[in-house]
Amino acid sequence: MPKRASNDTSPAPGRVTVRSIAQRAGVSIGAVSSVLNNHHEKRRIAPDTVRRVRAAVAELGYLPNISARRLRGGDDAQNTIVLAIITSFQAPLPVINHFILALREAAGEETNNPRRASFSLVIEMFNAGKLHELPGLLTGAHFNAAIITNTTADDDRFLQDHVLPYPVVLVNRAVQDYPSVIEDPESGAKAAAILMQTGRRKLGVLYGQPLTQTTQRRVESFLRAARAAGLPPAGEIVARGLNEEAAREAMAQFLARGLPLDGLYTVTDGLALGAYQAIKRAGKTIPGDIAVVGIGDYEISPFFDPPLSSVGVSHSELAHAAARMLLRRIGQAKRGSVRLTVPVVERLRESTAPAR
Amino acid sequence: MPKRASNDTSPAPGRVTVRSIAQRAGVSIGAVSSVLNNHHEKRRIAPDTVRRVRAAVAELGYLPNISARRLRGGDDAQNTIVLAIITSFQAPLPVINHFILALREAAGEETNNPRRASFSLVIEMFNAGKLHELPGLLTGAHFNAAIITNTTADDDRFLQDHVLPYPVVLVNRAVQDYPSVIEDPESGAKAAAILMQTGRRKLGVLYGQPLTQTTQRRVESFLRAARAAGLPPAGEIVARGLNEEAAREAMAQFLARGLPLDGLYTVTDGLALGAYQAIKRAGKTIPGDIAVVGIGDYEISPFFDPPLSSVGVSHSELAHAAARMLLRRIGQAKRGSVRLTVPVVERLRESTAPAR
DNA sequence: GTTGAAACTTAAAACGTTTTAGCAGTTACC
DNA sequence: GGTAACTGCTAAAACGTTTTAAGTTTCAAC
Repeated sequence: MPKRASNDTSPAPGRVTVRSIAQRAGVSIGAVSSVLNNHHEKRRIAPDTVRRVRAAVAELGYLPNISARRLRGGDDAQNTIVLAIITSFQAPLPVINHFILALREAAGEETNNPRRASFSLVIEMFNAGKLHELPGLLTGAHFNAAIITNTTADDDRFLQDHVLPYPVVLVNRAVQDYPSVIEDPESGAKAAAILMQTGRRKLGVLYGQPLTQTTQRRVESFLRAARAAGLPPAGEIVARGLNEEAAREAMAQFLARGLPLDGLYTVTDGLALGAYQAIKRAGKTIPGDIAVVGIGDYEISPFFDPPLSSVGVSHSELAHAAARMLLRRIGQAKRGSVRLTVPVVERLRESTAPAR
Repeated sequence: MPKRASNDTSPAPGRVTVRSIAQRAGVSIGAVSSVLNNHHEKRRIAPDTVRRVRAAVAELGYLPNISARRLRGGDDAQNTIVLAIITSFQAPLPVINHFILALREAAGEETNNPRRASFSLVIEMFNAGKLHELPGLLTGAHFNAAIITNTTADDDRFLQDHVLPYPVVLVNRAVQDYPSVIEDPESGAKAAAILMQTGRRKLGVLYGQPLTQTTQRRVESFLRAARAAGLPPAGEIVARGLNEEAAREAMAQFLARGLPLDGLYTVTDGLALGAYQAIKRAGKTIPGDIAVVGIGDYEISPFFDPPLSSVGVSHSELAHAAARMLLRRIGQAKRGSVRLTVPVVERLRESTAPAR
């Protein structure tokens, strides 16, 4: 008869661990581990013991502690550095794909240092304005470095007041003392220039609520450029939301009021698409009656009808820049604020062909 | 004069740990930790010691081991269960957003059990066909549960031959003994029905290379349904890739050959968009000359010109179903194969209005 | 009845942290 | 000139695993 297990210590109040199972099955921790990892044959555990352990596992609903497993280090323990992408639930999600790919690819490039060749990538999400509630944010207990994006003004203020104990790169938000990657703030002005080059003089800008730091900059630089060129004040068309449907509605209302407009700038491509529908339904043509410029955040904008011209940074490029910046800062203590401005690129397509 | 630190054990060959720093700074591990966590004031560490430790940290390029930190358990140690989304680098990425949101939301629903109210979410990626190279896949050392998607036939074979020591849900791939969520396999047949209802009889299907298990099922059930209805054999239009541009090219060539076509089914909305452009440029109208049905995987398909009809499952619904299935299996040992078929929904819009 | 091997199981070490308790000196106080 | 408080640090425990080395029975063979 085997000796009874004796290395039981605490009463194990909370989580089910390998120790709870051992107690329940009347066996030692080591034996439990053997069974869990299917080493019981190699280790010659009696079939009946295996059965008892398996039963206990099932009854207790055991979940292994991943941190413990990784700490202990198995065959593939190397890859223990953790990168996070932190974004808000409320943000338009599509962007984060670019970050995921960008981080994976940037890490591939840095293979000169084999230690950081591989890593795990976690996605953390917070409710807009509640970044400070994110577990591990201040302690650094959850990741070694992070890209933070889609923060609100409240979140930025929080960041300003605290210093995070790991490298961080912000995207499209500038906060003092944090490195960041943002798009060229004159993006909107360049859109205005394109419209003016095609002879448009009655300009308008379409944006949705709420405005982010970035979209606001686009609007402002657009309005400023129109004013500087001596045009009549550009119209502001404000949609109730950020999606196509809201844009269509706002645009339809604007057109119904008969206000003059021959050049439209939309601060996202989605808004442009909604506007397209309203314009066509109002019996007007693009670019005949109204030229349209978007920002190029939809990859399919060349397939709009007509293909959409745009001035903006590619999400992919922004993400790659952020990823490279982050990886470069890992493990080297020289912190401090670097601000990288990604230049916009102009893609001229039919939607801004010269009027008639 | 303080006593010299003495708890140095191994020569610390590989990674830089808190011990390496302690040795370098001539101080104990505990002191290093205090400095790292900015507790040095509370713990009354001498300013000079703090400086020495900081210097060592910088010189050695220290990165804390996240697993160790989490194991040790700080203020927010609860959340230690790890969920993974596993997908291939080669797959069209946009889908995974839905999984991210779905997992977060599904976890919110299960708040009756507070233990699993929160978790960390990791994204793992593999090269198509090389799923088996993913670290931690077989050992369970990296996550407690996973959603696996975008596998190839090779990957499926690998899964078939191994049993993973944690709950898994496959998406849009059926593999024996694995729970999975797939779209209604008669999706294509329903598309054919819609086209036939509007009086179209010269059908065609547009798809790209390579075919996935899912797109292949769509094509096959479409062709089968057309045949069953006694129509002339439906045309197969094969694009060289999966994007809009490839679709446009393939469609343009097809039309140039003057083959008969009055009803088109595309196995993704992206392909439909490419086809739209080719059709219009060929001087034909939608739906006047050719009706088009997509699958509804682009959220903006109602804003195509004309708005695109579709039959398909929403990515969001698929993702939610998978997430719920996964969470339900966590911690309860009743494994085994469950196959959930998500029904398709028909969204009829202008692109399938009756011919003239 | 010893003796060995075989069968089964356990104790202990290790992974890298953080925190708690506490040990020596030094200084201040009466 | 003894005690109390302060200063500056260290040792050790704990988190949950897996694995290694080392037991202790049992069982067959002599």
